[in-house]
Amino acid sequence: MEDEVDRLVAAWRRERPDLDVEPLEVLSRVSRLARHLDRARRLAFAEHQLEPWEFDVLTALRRAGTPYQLSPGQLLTQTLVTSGTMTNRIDRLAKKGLVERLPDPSDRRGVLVRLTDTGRDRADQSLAGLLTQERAILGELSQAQRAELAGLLRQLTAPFDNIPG
Amino acid sequence: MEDEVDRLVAAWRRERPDLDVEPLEVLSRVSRLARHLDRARRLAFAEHQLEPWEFDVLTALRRAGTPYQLSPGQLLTQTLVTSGTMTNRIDRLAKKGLVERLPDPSDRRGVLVRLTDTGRDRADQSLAGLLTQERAILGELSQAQRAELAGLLRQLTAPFDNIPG
DNA sequence: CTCAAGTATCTTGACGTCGAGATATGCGAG
DNA sequence: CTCGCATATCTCGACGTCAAGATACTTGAG
Repeated sequence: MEDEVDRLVAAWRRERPDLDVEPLEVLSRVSRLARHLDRARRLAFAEHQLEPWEFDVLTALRRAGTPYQLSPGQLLTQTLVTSGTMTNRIDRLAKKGLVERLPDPSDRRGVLVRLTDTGRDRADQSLAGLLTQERAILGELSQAQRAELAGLLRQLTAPFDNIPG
Repeated sequence: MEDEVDRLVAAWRRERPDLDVEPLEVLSRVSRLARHLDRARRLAFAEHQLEPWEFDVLTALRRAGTPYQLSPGQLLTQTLVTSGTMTNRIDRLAKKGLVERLPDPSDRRGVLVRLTDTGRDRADQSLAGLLTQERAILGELSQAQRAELAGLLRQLTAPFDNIPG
């Protein structure tokens, strides 16, 4: 089956036959698919009265395990947002009673963000919903294909995640 | 090499051994990679005094071929933004002299957005820059792997692009 | 012809993000 | 000890996006 990127690449080959646009076959699909996923996630989370950004923060804390707390800095690297954004997110989540801010006992510059019981429940519920939806999207692929795809993507993400880029 | 998603998945398996989180191996990588790509693109375009959103609109028009014009509606489907956003983008690009708005001769509700000569040059220059950068990112993969990856991604994007989703 | 439903675009206000700078604390060389 | 640089977080203003609704035109059934 054809997709928008096939059409996009064909158009470039017609308009700029002098250029090799093959990189777009991979990277434009990544960007467009991410955009579609954002929309789908927004719908899935709406059932749990959560925004995608709230999910990202709550689940990062949930994954940390008991006592479900991380510094704002640790949350930054996991969610790929800037520090001003994270301050804002923590403020709003705290106002909703899903997280609380505690002073870091070992560094007086620092703060720890801790999941409340309510926040933990929300994280658990919405994760289950997300997985259900993602399985539907991946239904197109066999188990072997999913593993193949994950491996190829890892080769692209690893440099970003490891080198301080 | 390990990436952030490997760590994320390992954490979920520890915290929620009851859930099958395998879908995240693919889709979390897609979302995170897209985020890294956004940042990289922003840097690449800065050399041409262009924002990523400006590139998206200008190149959609450039790909259309002579006379480089499309309706706002056609631009929506290519760029995955809402109509209010596109109106705003066209306003700003017109103010910079990169596009111009013309009445649609065949439908008085409609408008055609046309690339100016300056806009066309900018689109061509920045596309070359983008491709150079994308080739560097894809350097991790062999030609065969890139083709494999593109094919797998197409299977995921095609349903979104074809069914009116 | 007429009118209702459909379509294309624009308007508006709320919202989340970014980037640069501010503040406060930690740490190592001398 | 102390000075200067590094680090952790927060503040603030500008900006881009979204969703919902408004406006203007088109189309087809009757």
